[in-house]
Amino acid sequence: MPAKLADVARLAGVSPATVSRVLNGNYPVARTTADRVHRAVAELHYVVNGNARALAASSSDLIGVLVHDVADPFFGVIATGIQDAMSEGDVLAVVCNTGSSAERELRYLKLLRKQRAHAVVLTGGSVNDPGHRTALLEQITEFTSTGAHVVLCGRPPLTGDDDPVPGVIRVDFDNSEGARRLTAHLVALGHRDIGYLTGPETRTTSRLRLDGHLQALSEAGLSEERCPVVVSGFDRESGRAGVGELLRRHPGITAVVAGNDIAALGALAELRARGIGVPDQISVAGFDDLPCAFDAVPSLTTVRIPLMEAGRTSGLFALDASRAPAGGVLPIRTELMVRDSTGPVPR
Amino acid sequence: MPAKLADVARLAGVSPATVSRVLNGNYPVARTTADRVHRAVAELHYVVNGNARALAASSSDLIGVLVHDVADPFFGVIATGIQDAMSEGDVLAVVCNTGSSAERELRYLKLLRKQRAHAVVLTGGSVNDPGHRTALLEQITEFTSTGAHVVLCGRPPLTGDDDPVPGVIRVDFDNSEGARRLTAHLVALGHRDIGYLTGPETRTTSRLRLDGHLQALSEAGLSEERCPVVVSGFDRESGRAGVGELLRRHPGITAVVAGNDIAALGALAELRARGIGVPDQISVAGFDDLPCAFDAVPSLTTVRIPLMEAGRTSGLFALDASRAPAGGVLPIRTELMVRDSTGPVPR
DNA sequence: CATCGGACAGAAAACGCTTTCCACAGAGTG
DNA sequence: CACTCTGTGGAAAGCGTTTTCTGTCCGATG
Repeated sequence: MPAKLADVARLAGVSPATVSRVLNGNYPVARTTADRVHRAVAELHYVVNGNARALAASSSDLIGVLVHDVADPFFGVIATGIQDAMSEGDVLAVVCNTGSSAERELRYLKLLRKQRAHAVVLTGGSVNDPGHRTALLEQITEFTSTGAHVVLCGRPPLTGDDDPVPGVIRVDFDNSEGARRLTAHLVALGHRDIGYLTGPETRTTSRLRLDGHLQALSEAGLSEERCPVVVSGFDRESGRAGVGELLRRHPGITAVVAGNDIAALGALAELRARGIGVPDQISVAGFDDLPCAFDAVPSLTTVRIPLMEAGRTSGLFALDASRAPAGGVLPIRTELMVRDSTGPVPR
Repeated sequence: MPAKLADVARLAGVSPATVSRVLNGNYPVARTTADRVHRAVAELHYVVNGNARALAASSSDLIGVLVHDVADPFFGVIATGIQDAMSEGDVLAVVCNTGSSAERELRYLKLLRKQRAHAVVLTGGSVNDPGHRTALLEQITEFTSTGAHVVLCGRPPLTGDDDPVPGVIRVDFDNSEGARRLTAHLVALGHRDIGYLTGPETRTTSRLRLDGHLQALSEAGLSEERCPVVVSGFDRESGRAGVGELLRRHPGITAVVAGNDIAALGALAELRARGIGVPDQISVAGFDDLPCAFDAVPSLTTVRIPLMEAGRTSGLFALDASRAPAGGVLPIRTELMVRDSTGPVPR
């Protein structure tokens, strides 16, 4: 039903080839001819059929973006950055919600392969399961083998060892270093009894942040006894429950570090409910610096990851892999944001 | 480079037609033949070329979703609902960020038309500009004329009068009724001096909510003098500034209603900064019932819109328009959520 | 035994575009 | 003046599927 190239050609009195050339501007066409074509296009409301185009030119302008949860601002901000980069060209970014399910991740990857996506951006931590890892690597290899590029934004390397996979670009958040500095900040404030609420064990991000924390502890010569670690989650409820567990196991803690801001918010809520003053009695810190960290009461000390910017560069790499740095890895610096939820140890 | 249908056919020793039929299952194929084909598919890691398929079958499995801002949980939750519905079939939902820009909205619509999207879901309020309205209507007509369906999720009707546009389905949030009930709740608590922070004038949602508020005021016989309205915005900063403006213009107010939760959060922050107790001195209310409303301190009284569910049904309608109710409009009920940020008028 | 559906498989024509290969002017060039 | 470029435009061969339209082989039927 919609007008096709041939219709435009007929109306403009030229051949289909000429119309195509005018529209793509990759071949010299006389000014007057081009004008006639443009008029015909306007008159017929013609819009090129993307599928036919992709088929003929064997190139598509679809870019897939895989996120754990669109409703989570962490991913929302990254996605915004990516889409921002897309607005350069006539490119469609497909945001896919995996819900942290390995199975859905693979399904979407296949779907994107089916659409011959130009590139794929995988965001956030990976599901930490050996079986999934190989299946994922296989899908990704399938992608890169057709010339499509894969960008990992805030994702660990695909292979256990750090060797680069060809065609795969990484935009790397320095989770452990950020976590290390955060805990070091608490140590500097005099805290010696620091509880840690780590994220879900299935996510690699949790591990990296915990590692940074532990490193800071060992650098300060703090015993693990006085600094309990509780496996919690990245959601609010886990943070809430986790801080309760922490207090039960080690009532003397003076600081709580959560694996991310959302969990930290849960912890804040629980402490408030128990009438424990923050930061007078217990300091609290998070990670990510989501907008809500600033809005929290008291405002949350956290580690800022420039997510929007990371998303934007990831998008640019997806658009044009040649922009990627040599080595294929762009490190993203984190920044410690000291706010009101942390203070000197009470005495 | 990737395997194509013909490769599979050759390996399986059948014709391309047979492979297609096995894969689509819409034509009888002998069991043994089908098995051979499946084996060949697996061996070659074959994945159908979505573009070629869409071209030949003249049907695509792409569904466009237009949102104002992915990073805003309001839209994030709706998008999650939509994607949830998509997971039924092998369908890709393309989430596009308009940033509330009329121009980008049209650009995305055109891009989706180019991809011959199966359907489009427009979410959230509309940019309230007559010029844009006609341009939008034109794009949408172009869509529906090719058989694609358009779903409006939480969007006002396209035409000023309420008559249905063929091929357009609406999932309608009852903004004004929700706003009316919210203000009525404050009135019932004894408030007579109620300030209102309305959203951006360019968004239709702002207007609808304000209308509900004004209706409640008039039902209660409250004068507009004692109930000032300040044009603010849907973001935190606007809420913060707006409440300042409100207090300057009418220091006696005992309640503030914001156009949405985010603005209400900003208002809460400003009141806290000024040392004004909520709800002891001033009650505050929002709209939408985003997750953050529950987390606020004090927890925010607001109007709940079942966004996830609305997203899901919108998605189902996009997938299969025949599921839509007669008349093409599905009203979504809102619910008043009374929490800790509103209380009886101080005396 | 001739015939006739039914179940299955192949050949080939779309689908709407891009792009290589040619053709054909007219402008320079020797 | 014959000849080669240059700048334009057309013809036609794909791109990888789907889907009609034809068969062909069989068991069943009269």
